[in-house]
Formats: sequence, C-alpha cells, structure tokens
Amino acid sequence: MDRCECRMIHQGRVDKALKKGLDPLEVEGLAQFFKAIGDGTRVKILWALEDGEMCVCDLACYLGLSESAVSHQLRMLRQLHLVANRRQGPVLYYRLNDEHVRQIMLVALEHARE
Amino acid sequence: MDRCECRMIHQGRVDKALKKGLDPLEVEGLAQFFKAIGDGTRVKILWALEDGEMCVCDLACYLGLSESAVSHQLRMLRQLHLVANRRQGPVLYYRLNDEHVRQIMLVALEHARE
DNA sequence: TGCTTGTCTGAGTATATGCTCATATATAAA
DNA sequence: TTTATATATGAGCATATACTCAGACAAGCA
Repeated sequence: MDRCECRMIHQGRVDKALKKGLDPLEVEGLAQFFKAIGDGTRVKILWALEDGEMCVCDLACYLGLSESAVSHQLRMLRQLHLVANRRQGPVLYYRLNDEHVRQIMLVALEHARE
Repeated sequence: MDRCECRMIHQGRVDKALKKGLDPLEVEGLAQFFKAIGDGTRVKILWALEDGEMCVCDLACYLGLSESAVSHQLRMLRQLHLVANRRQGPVLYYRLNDEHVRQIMLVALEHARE
C-alpha cells in the first residue's frame, strides 16, 4: 500500500502516529459527539437540563426559539444518547442521559476562561 | 421585556434556567471549542499530537490530506489556542497547547464506548 | 367521534464548513 | 540574487447544518 506520494520529513514520527491512531469508528464517534455539543443552542439546552428535566415548550420559551426548532435539536441529542425523555400525557419531559456531559462542559469552561 | 409570546407550562422551571444560564459569551466560547474538536480531521490531528509535535507535511502524510487542507485546520486550532507551533528553519512544528483536550477526549471516548 | 394540546417530521432555504487550486510568504542553500 | 523548500492564505465550490413552515401524529377530553 503506497501511502506516501506525499513529502514526509520524519517517517518515524508518522509511523508512531499511525500505530497509535484511533480506529475510524472511534474517530467518527468522537467527532459526532463533539459536533453535537458544538452549537450554541445545544449547549444552552444541555446546560439548562443539568438542573432537571424540562418539556419542549419550556425549552422553546427559554431559548427564544420555535418549538419545532427545539424539537429538531432534541432529536439529534436523543439519537446520540445525550438526552432521554419520558411522556406524561401529551407532554414529553427531557433530561440528560449522560454522566460525562457535565464533566466535559466544566473542563471546557475552564479552558474558555483562561 | 415581553419574553413570552410562547406557550409555557412550567414558569418556575424556565425562570430557574434563565437565572442560572451561562452568559452569551460563555455559550459562544463553549460552542466554538467543541466545534473545533467536532470534526474527524481535527480529532485525528489532536490525537496524534498527544504523542509529541509534528510538522505540517508529516501531518498531511499521516492524514492522507493535502498540506493546504492541514494548514487550514491548524490555523483554526491555533486561533482557538488548542495548538501552538515553533519554527525550526523553514519547518513549523505543531504541538498541543491545552491541558484540557486530552482529558476531554478521554472522557468522550468512554461515552462513545458505552 | 371530533376537537384540542403538545410534540414530531419532511421539505425548503440561507448560512457555515472543509476541501481544492492557485498564489503568496518565509527561510535556507547555491 | 536566484532557487528550492515548507507553510500560509484567499477564492471558489460542494456539502452540511440550523432554522422556518406546513402538516402529521399521539394523548386526552367533549
């Protein structure tokens, strides 16, 4: 497999990176996870849910967005298992479904405040 | 300020979220930070740099991308202070410039592996 | 059954993103 | 100073993303 039509200065360093690299599925998983948090609207949603569950229309009011827009975002967060919901009558209550999100956001806040 | 032309079921819950919410600059900072990590190419770059500095053409070879593409991505990571570089002759060596990245990526990997 | 409320979904649209290509810049060697 | 090497940058293009709008679905009540 001729992986190098490219210039390369430090072959050893490249080989080391290749050996220790993540497999494609892990890379894709990480990227998708961060992409999910990498949006102002979704950051606000996740941060708000730290304090307890909320329904869609409350979130829409809080965010100043349409309920449709919020629902679209919640679907994405749901598919990535970042939030979950429970139904009570016609109302769906959303909550965080991941221990790691809070932890990660706090570390990132430290970074942002440096 | 008439913040509620919207339906709302739990006024108290919304008020609580509003009170405890991040300020807009923090939200933007968090979103930008995660957006920066939320891309397969940049995940690979950051992961590779955990093991030590690399120059642009090595990274390009490792990633199978053009040096131009890599340079564009490195510029973004530089502007967000996730990487830094040092020059040695004509070669620029890039390194991680953030203690938090590794920590965050490891937590995210746990999430992805669940 | 029909009507209302709360939420979801698909299509459409404007903006953002990630690459390529051509070109510019910086350093070193001839 | 010319030439080569290593990287940076701007413009352009194809795709992805975040919203809006119209309409569908689900649960409860008349």
